[in-house]
Amino acid sequence: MGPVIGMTPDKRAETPGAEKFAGLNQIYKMGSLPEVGDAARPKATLVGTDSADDELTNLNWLHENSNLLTNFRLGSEGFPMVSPLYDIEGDDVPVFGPSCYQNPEKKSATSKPPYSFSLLIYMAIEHSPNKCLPVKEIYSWILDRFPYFATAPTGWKNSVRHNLSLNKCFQKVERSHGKVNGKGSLWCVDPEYKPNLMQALKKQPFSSPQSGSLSPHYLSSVLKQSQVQTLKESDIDAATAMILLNTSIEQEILECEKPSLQKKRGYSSAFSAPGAVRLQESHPPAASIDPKADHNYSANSMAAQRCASRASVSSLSSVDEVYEFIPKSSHVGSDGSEGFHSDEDTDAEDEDDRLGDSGYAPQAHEDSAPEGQPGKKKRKQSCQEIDEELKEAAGSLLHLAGIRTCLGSLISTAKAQSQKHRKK
DNA sequence: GGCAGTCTAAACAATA
DNA sequence: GTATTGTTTAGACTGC
Repeated sequence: MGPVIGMTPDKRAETPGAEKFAGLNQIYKMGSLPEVGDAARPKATLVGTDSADDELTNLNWLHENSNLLTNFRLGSEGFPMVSPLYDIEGDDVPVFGPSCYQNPEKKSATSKPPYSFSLLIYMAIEHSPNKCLPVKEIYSWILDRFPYFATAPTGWKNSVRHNLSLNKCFQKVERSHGKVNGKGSLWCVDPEYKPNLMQALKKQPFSSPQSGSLSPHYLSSVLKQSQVQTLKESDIDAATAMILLNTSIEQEILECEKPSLQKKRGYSSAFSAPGAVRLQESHPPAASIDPKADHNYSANSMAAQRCASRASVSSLSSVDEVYEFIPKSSHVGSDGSEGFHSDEDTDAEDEDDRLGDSGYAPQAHEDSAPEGQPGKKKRKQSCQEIDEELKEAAGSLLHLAGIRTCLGSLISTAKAQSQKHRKK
């Protein structure tokens, strides 16, 4: 993903320092994503530092807290609940505690978040229980996490809608039947594009040189805490694959069949293949034919990445401990229904189990339900098998990555420290 | 300078 | 009629 920050003159006017702290503050807020009360939010000590860029890649804390994996938890919706905050310069040990989400930085109210709108939307959607949000809720989430927008011109909402419409990462799902167009649609993240979005999240605050923001975003922190901070892309993909496994295979299949999504899929035919088959495809889905014309917003390469991730993952053997990374919902319900139980949208109540727990099932899918029961069962079973296989495989991959990262981080840490000493 | 990615603004249509 | 939502287009900016 390309540059995001510092687009407009007023943005440029925002001092990097302010952005830095604002970004950190946003991380506070990001850390609250699992929607816990403020009192329950952990505190973290933050030390603003100009050399934090180096520090951000410093994994001293990693070997000092060798059991970080235990801190890598997943929220109820399967999203990691790791505190994104850590003491950048302090004792190198990630700080976990309920206070790290308090003391919000006032600067965040005036500093633009170091995230593109697509990422903001992505985060908002991902942290919703249903992995689906109406535009209004997306507004609310962004407003809640980034007070900047409370005082920003209302154009940002237009930008949000613009992103939702144009960005293929986002899929519109009708809340209920008959509402083909108009208000109240739900927006989801296309599972195919999650890796790309996550990579964008990973890259943006850290590697975006123009941003001047040193704030580690929450996913990056998650990756750090799961010992993949300094990983190469393949390692990130492994972690990504793990998180992606939260998204049910079956759900993906169902989503792939949503007629409401066909518009965008027709726009980019990358997802037209059935999910179960797609997982086994060795060649990446075709990206947008005309990337320039389709306003893909940086999603061109990720489908391939995801396929690559899954392809590599599925060729591995299983390691049990990796299950620690998988949310319990994945363990319990391998039907992958996690995240689609609506707790806020009454419309979903109308669409009960026939939706396969997926909440907002498309009409076409429902139409095929009656005679599709046996097939559905069969498909469900195969989904479960694939799901299990993927979980195991991803576990192996993460396990390997973890070992490699440990070694790598120790080396890099030693290097960093020696360089520090030299400078002194 | 071209390109890609992103943001912003505006206009318009559809819907609640 | 108004507000909201969704789509589309155009222009601008920034970094590579």
